[in-house]
Formats: sequence, C-alpha cells, structure tokens
Amino acid sequence: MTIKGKPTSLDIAHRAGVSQPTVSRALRGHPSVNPETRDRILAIARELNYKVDKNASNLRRQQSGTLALLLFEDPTTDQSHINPFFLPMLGSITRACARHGQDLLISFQQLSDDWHADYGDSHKADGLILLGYGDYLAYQGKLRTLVEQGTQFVRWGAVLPDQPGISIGCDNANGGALVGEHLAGIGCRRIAFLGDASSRYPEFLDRYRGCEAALSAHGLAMDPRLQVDAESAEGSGHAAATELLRRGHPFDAVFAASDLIAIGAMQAFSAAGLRIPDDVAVVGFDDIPAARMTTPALTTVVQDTLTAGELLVDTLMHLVHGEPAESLRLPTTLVVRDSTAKARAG
Amino acid sequence: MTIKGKPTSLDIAHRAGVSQPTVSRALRGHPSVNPETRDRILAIARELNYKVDKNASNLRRQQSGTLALLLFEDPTTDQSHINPFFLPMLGSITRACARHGQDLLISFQQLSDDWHADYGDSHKADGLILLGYGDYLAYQGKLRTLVEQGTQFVRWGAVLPDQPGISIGCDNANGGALVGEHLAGIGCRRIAFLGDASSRYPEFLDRYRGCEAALSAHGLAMDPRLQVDAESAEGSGHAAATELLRRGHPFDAVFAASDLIAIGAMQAFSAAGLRIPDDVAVVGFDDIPAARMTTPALTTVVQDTLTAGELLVDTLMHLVHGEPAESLRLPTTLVVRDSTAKARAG
DNA sequence: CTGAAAGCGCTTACAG
DNA sequence: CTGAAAGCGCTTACAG
Repeated sequence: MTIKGKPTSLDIAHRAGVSQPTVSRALRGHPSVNPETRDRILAIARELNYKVDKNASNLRRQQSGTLALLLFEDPTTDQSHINPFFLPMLGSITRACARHGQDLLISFQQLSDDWHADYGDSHKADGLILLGYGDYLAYQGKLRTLVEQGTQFVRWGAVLPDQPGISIGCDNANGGALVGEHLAGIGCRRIAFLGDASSRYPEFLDRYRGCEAALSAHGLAMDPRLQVDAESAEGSGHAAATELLRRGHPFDAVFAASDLIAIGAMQAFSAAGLRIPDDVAVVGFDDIPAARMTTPALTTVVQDTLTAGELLVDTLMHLVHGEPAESLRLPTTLVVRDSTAKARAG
Repeated sequence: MTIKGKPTSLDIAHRAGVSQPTVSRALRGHPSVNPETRDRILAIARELNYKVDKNASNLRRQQSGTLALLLFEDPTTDQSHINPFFLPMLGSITRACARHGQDLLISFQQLSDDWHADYGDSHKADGLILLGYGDYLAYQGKLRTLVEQGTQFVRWGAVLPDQPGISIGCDNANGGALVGEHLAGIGCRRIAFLGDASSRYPEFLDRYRGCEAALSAHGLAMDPRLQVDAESAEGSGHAAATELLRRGHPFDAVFAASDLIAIGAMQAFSAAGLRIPDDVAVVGFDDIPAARMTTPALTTVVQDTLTAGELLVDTLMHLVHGEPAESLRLPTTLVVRDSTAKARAG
C-alpha cells in the first residue's frame, strides 16, 4: 500500500491482481473487460478515492478535456467592469461545460493582448469561447489568425457575412426593430441613438439598422444628427447624452445600444431636468439586473443568455469533435417598463 | 520539418543542433545554458510558435499550474443568480492568477454537490478558491474533509475561531458597527435586521453583532422581534420585509445583511406605502452596482473586492508552495446615500 | 555548459 | 477477455 501521494492505476492493479491496462480499460468502461473484474476494480478505485491523472491522460490522448473562456474587458475602463450582462451567460457556460465533461479555464483579457496564440498551442484547451465587446475591426485580424492556426473557437457577437470563424449572437436587427416599432407605436417621432453604429461595433450597427427599418415602415427615419457614439459603459452613456443635449436638435426618444449606456444617459437627462418618459422615452438593450432598478424602470430588449451559453458550448464541442457547426442568431424580446410609459399618441 | 501538429522541444533541438534537454533548460531560463545557445533556441521557438506542452510538463513536475475557483450558487434560486458582488472579485482573481502564471478553472457548484474531492485528486488544480454564500454548518463538514485530504484551499467568508482551513473575509463586525454608528447618529432608535443572524450565516451574524455593539455605546439595543431571517437574494429580502411589517412592531430603520436583501425590502416598503428614508432608513451591505440605481440610492458597506481577490490568490499560492499563511480580515467602509438621508436628529 | 537516461501516469495498438 | 510493450512530451538527477 502506498502511504503517501495519490493512488495510481498501478496501485489499483496490484490490489485487484490484474495488469494496469486492464484497470485503465475498466475505469473508462471499455466493453471488453469482464464484468466481475470491472466491478472489483471500480470498488477498489472508489475505496482509494482514485481519480485518473488528467495530465497523464491528456498527454497520452493528445487532448485536454478543457475549454477556455476569454472575456474581453473594455480597455477604456480601468477597473474590472465586466458587463453584468455576461454573468448569467457565465453561469450557463460553466454548467454546459460540466454536462459535456469539460473543464473550463477562464481568463479576462484586453483585446490588445496576445491571447490568440496561447491556449491551443500549449494544449491547455481544445477550444476557445470568446466573450465581450470591443472594436470589431481590431478583433477581426486576431480571429483570422485563430482560423489559420486551426484553433477551434466560437464567439458571442454579431453574425456577419464573411466573418472568420463561427459566432452565436442574438438577432440584433430584430431587437432594434422591436424598439423602433414600440417607440413609433407610442408616438415618438424623433429617435436618438446612443452607441457606436459603425462596423467597429457590428452589434450596435445591426440594432440601429433594425430600428431604422421598423421606423421607415411608419414613415419615420433615424436622424444622423441624433446619433452619438458610445461604448457599453455608464460613463460613456452619460457623456453621449450630454453631447446629444449640447447639439440642441430636438428628440423625444432615445434608443441606447445597451442598458449601461441607457443608465448613464438617464442620469444625464435627469440632471438636465428632463422628465422620463414624458420629455424623452428611453429604451436600452440587454436587460441587466439594474434595468429594473432605475427610476423609471427601463424598457429594454431581452437576450436569452441562458440558451446562449449552452449553444456556445454545444457548438464549440461540435467543432472540437470535427463535426460541422454554424453561426446562429437567437430571438430577442422587448420588455416594456415605465421609461417608455407615455400616453399612447400614435 | 514537421508539417503537421504542434512543434515539440525535440523539433527545436534538431534545428538548433542541441539535445532536447538543453532546449528544455533554455526555455525555462536555466542559468547553466550558454547564452548564445539559449538565444538561438529561443529564436527558433519563437519562430515555430512553440509552446511548452502543459500536460507533459505538469505530469513530469507533478503539479498543475492551475487553481480552481468554485462558486457556490444559492440552492434556493433555480436560475443562475450569482450575487453580482462576486463579479469584480472574479476579475481580480483572474488577474492575480495570470500574475502568478497560474491558469484558473472555474466551476459553479451547489453546496450539496460532491465537489470537495475532485480537483486535487485528479491533478487538475493545485489549490482551490471557494466563493459563495451558503449554510455554513453544511459547508463546514466538507471543509474538514478538504483539510484531511491535504487539499490546499482558501475560502472567502467569515474568519472564525477553530474553522477548518484558511479564510479571507471582510471585517463584518466592523462593517456592522459602522452601520450602527451611522443609524444611531441620524437619530434612528428601533433598528430592524433582515438576514439570518445565526451560526449558519457567520458573516451575517458578525454584521448583526457589530451593529449591536455600536448601538449599545449609544444606549440602544437590537430588538430580536425586529430580526427576520433572509438569504442574500431580492426575493428573500422582499419576503423578510413583508414579514417584518406583518409583525407590527414599530421600527425606524432597517439594516439588511446584503444589498440584494435591501433592494427586495425597499420594494416591499414602497409597495406598503412607507417612505424611505423618512419612515424607514435602509442600509445594505456589499455595494453592488444596483445599490446606486435604487430610489433612493442605497447607503451600504463597501468591501474591497479587488484586494480580496488578490489576497485570495496570493494566500493560496503560499499554501501551494508549502509556506505559512493565515486568515485575514479586510477593512470596510460605509458609503452614505439617500436611503439614510434623514434630517439629523441624534 | 551539455547530453544520455529515466520516468511522470496514463492509453492504445498488438498479441495471445 | 487480458497482458506486455510502446510512447505521449516534457523535467531532472547524473555523468562528463
């Protein structure tokens, strides 16, 4: 009996009176092992609290049994301000990994870091899940490198034509359309957009265009003078709203590209003496927990983060196993709260 | 030249015209390697984009270079409602791990799961970080098992005498005292406590006792009839506040054991027609982002989650390296907002 | 300063 | 159904 250290398959083999490979087979449920032998081995393994050494197993099998989650932090915020939107997704990703028998490595990264060549090459992970906002143009090049290296990955974000790799995202255009419909329906006519609606932020751009399309069905249009760039952060939303006010063009509603932007904007509007929703209706995107807490509570677009997490992992596992997989858009829904509770005029 | 597959140290050795062990030494910066040889090897490694195979390295060195973070979910909430309090801590933990050259495995667990015997034994992680609330009495037994197994771990939570293992926590008693001081100072006399102030929730108990001690210095006392059990969740806070109102004993302030409890309670009070802070002052604990968003904004106790994350990792690394380490309490501060903005009467 | 040798604990053909 | 053998890619004494 080995006194010190973890038991190995050889320890079990000695006790069971079989060879070490037989122990390995029994433990992995190989069908060729005699049922009685197998039961004896399993009993001993349980008794010794034996666990297969992952490093040895992975080395031999040339795989890791591990996925890596890379969460990109907004480089503009110095503190660790991960968008709370990702928290439930994180939960469903970890659960999905457990279901697939995969371990999950996690790492917070700056988009500028040299993250793209690390996990795959060192055999630490079989596949990558990429989460987080950031300038897509900067992102894209690294995604291409990943594809060239043969690294398996899935990304949360906009589903775009000709994009490198596979991504899962919500149907941003439809989400934007829901917002446009709603705002037009309550009689809003001049709708401002707070968010960088360019190809640097394809998700925001899709939301913008979706809203635009819905408005045009009502004979309305987005006014470029009412669009102010913003990244997904409260401070950025506050600044954008302030800029919008400074411009002096009239508006009766604001579609913020994310809840964090909306929250910052609401603070700026309140400070400026504007009443929400009477002077300006406000809509966000994401339905983070704080959206319920604001005064008034924020109307916003809900993304199914729980399904999203599962889908990210399921899709990545397909890729890892060499099976076909494709990008996917998840449906969105609008949740109407008091920030757009105007008397219906349209 | 190997066409397919990742390059190995042997590939580099061939190209550099040295033996494979020399490559290994050069890569790890072993001082005995000739500087010119080393530079040549490093250049080739970079060129081939070589990364040490973690599985092989870990197997040989009998360690993993990995820490595991176990986040306990509240079993009472069916969804993935991780307390947002832990998000910034998660960020600082991942950064601290990166600084120590450790990978971080993450897993969301039920306290009831059989988590305690998995990571160490399978060599997946050298040490464990345990986060999350839960019934300490149930927890304690598993911690003891961990200690018996020789598993290295640190826990975020109350620092208790005779506890199994090491924990890092905030100074809950002092945090409670700050609340007691403040409430007494603004003239509150009957202070309710929402939270399970028992040895099942030692953090809450410490907060309760700290508040009690501060009050007694003002000739005041906590009234057991004004204490209602609650776990750290909005729904639980709402229910506790409702129960408090049902009891019918007068109170002029509520100390909620966490912000989530406070937020739920505020909703219940507002629904019941109570004005905050005029009819009842409310204080929380944690300073989650939503605490700023409530109306009125919530006075609460700030824990230094960023330092906490670093300390958890630093302490665990000491343990992993066989160095001495000890439990630690971090200072707390009170941030006063409008939920206690009464005209000063005391 | 460098190389030959051993071995970490598994898994997987290959025989029998 | 089972065992002997090889080998995954490293690191680390041990010689020289």
